[in-house]
Amino acid sequence: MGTALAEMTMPQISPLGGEPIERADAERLAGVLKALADPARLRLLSLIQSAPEGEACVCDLTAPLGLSQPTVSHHLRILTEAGLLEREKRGVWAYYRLVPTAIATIADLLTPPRKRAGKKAR
Amino acid sequence: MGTALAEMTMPQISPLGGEPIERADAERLAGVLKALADPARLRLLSLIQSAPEGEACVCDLTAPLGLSQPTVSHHLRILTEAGLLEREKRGVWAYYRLVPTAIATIADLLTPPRKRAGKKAR
DNA sequence: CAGCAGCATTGACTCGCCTGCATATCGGCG
DNA sequence: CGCCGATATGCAGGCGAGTCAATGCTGCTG
Repeated sequence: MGTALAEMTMPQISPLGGEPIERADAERLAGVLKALADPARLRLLSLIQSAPEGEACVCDLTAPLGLSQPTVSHHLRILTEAGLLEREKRGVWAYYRLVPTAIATIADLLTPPRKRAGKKAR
Repeated sequence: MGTALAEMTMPQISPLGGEPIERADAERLAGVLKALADPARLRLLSLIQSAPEGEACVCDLTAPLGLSQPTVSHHLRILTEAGLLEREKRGVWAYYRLVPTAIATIADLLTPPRKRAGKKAR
């Protein structure tokens, strides 16, 4: 039940900030990034995000991607387990939508030097 | 040529912003993210960034990672070709350092809904 | 000049991932 | 109640990726 993203935002790790990153933290962050690092999945996120209600079902996504339905379901599963998508089944259809701040969280994890509290000063 | 990052920041693609992402853009962005989506490479970036002068040579990185020297060189090559690291050879040593705004650029590519009209009021 | 230290490259092995086909499951409809 | 449509899951093939041992290359150094 992972939503791997949630598991790593809790302890508030600082990936590329100050101290060298820990092995376990690196693996968690890499896991989430690995979910993003795929053309099909990036397009899925983009398609869902730009859909009418911000949501889309599998049948709407297979055609634009040019991939088979099982393959699309597979990618959606990867994204969901990574904590980037949430699934809601209404009737026969399964609607997917972006987890609100998920991607922004990843972006923040990559850019820690944005703050300037207590600078080292030369 | 390389520095895949530069090739995609030039045309100013909009990854997860408005219109559905194009296939070519998705593949470019996925390529850069794939370079990041590895525990060893994340740790390399972290180690280099937190090194004394913000730079480090291969011999300083093999031990903390617990990987062989060829493997470390391999990862450094991946990161360099992705545009995340820059290499400078001084004498026998090869010093690597982060490309200043590279990672921040990736983060920006992931967060389009953020206002970018004026200053960043953060 | 010969030897050595630091890195990069090659080859080989293994493992994981993307994809499609076939099949199972679930919900609605006639 | 049985059929059909929408998804999910299992299985298998193929390709790319991570790792290491061995080797080549370059620039100090004695």
